Amino acid sequence: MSFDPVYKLVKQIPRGRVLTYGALARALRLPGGARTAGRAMGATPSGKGIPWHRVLGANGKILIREPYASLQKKLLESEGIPVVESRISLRKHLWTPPGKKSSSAKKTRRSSAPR
DNA sequence: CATCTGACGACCG
DNA sequence: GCGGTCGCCAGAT
Repeated sequence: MSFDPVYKLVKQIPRGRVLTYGALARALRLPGGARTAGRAMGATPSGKGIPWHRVLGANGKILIREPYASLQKKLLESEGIPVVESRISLRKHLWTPPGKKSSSAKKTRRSSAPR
């Protein structure tokens, strides 16, 4: 799969921290954006030690369906991340990936971006 | 070849 | 805060 950089980044997520599909897609410049990120996660090979459960939706919400949702929630709480109503405090646990190329990064931030 | 769907995100009312 | 719509890519039907 050509999602190696995705897995690599996910593996680098420190314990107690999470990342969103959008952030992941942007950090890696994935064509298609968040969708591709989600696709990559879906293709994530299990048993590779990839903390896929640390990847959530844009609002820190668990988008996947059962039974993975329950599993993810369980794993997150296991790492010290409190999950409330299938969501977590992005504000406190959102992790910023390293090497985030800021080429032509404008401050035209969207209003929905977590501050 | 046309359409729908999917581990998504952002905007609009 | 919530629901609906559009955009984006790839694979499935």
